[in-house]
Amino acid sequence: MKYIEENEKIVMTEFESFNIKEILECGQCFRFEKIDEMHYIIVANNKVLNIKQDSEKVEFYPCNKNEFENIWINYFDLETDYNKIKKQLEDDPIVKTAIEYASGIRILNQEPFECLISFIISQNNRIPMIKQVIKNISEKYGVKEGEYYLFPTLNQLKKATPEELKLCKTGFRDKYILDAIQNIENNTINLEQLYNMTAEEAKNQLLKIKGVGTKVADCVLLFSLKKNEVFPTDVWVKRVMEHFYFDEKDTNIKEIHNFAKEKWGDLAGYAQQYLFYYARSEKIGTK
DNA sequence: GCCCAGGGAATCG
DNA sequence: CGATTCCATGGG
Repeated sequence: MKYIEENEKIVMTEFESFNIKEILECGQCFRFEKIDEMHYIIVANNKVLNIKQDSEKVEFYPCNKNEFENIWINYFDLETDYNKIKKQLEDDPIVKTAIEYASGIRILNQEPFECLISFIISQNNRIPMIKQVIKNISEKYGVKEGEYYLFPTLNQLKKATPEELKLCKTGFRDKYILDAIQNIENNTINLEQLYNMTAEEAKNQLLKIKGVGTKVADCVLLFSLKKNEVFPTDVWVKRVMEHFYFDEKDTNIKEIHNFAKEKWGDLAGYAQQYLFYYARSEKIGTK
């Protein structure tokens, strides 16, 4: 990877496995807006950032070298060797197909609190609606930054009442959000400490929250806590797994988890993202 | 009107 | 344990 700084921009001139559309639209994050083809604005890490990509470079702005190195290299997982990961996963012909379909996917390192609340909202919901609810919450409780609102901090969001949250269209999930906040506030769960735990230990912590089950916990582990061995299994992943690996017979989540762990080990999370994007884009397994 | 969505809790047996 | 039902909300 190579990049240069020029008037409030970082221009990345050498890179591999980076496609901003695929990275943002593979379902791992929700706070982005499409400005144009291969031009997006994201809100993360208390900043509003443009990412604009063409055939030879990726521009990040407004951004200086310091911010890029301290924040965005980690956020975009730019020090991970995806060519190596893909080479290992390509032994499997189905994952190989999914990788070729979207070879520029990367797993972001998001902020745990926002990620947790976002995936609580995601349950039994649709992606456009999830984005809208998170935007509503940000506008109500977060700080304005330019034309956008930052996702609220714990201290900002803990003032929320069930009635207010329902106005943000959280539906039945209002009490789940409040339970998550309470668990963090009274230090039953310390999100920062989850980094240092094994995936299993961290998962058991997250499962204490009402409204957090296997799938939501796995998403938080994979998308914000660097636990790459987990395999979040939603309806799409279940469908694609049944379609390709289980001969469409009725399976359960545990079977799929065991299968993924055995087949992909510590790279299961990456395999999951390639498969999810492929399945959802091509509507694999529906009908 | 009916069905379902990046699920999980509550309640049964 | 596993299976069923309900949960708000909105789009197809």
